[in-house]
Amino acid sequence: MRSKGKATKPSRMTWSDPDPDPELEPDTEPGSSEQEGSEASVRIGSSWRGSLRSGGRKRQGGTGGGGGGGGGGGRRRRQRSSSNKERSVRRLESNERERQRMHKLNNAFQALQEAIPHVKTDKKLSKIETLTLAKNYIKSLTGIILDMGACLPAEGVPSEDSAAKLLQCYQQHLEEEGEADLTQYLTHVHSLSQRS
DNA sequence: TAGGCCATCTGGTCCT
DNA sequence: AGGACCAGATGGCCTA
Repeated sequence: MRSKGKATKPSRMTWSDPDPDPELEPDTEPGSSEQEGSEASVRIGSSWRGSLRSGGRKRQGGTGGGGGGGGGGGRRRRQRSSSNKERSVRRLESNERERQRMHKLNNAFQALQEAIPHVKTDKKLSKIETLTLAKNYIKSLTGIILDMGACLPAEGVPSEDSAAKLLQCYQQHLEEEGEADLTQYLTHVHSLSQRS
């Protein structure tokens, strides 16, 4: 069980709340406490974090599991030729880029959530819920498309004519099958709304 | 208060 | 070489 430390960092931003001040805690100096070849011990907020080595990366030439903690043994640090100040500046720039990257990722999650029916309005979905819901929605739509396979144009670029035919097919599908294909998806949506 | 979720920092690795 | 990507760590907020 990890501890839930005290409040030291500024209150966090949300997706829609663009970072007003990228300044970081002035006395943190990322990397400045790190001696060449020594164990890293950096200060984050008010707490000290010893030995970042163990937590490091796992991917070693491929996706998934791979190395695990094993790689930590003889891992070499990248040669550092720049000064502490230069490293600190690069770290801050890197942090900013990472923040922007995560904001873009969050925007994509937001867009995905808005693309899924029935979840726009009330409650904000968590990321895992968004992904799961999207998966189920895609599956249900796939089911519908497969059922309508006979109606789909065999080949070629879809024309206005084929689009109209597709719509007609879909309406016919709804008449015959109802929304059975969406049942699983809707059930999932319902269960989520029940929880909140 | 525990637990879930999130934002952010960080350093290693991959890619261009 | 530098940026992108990734995952671990940590702390804050919120809710049951």
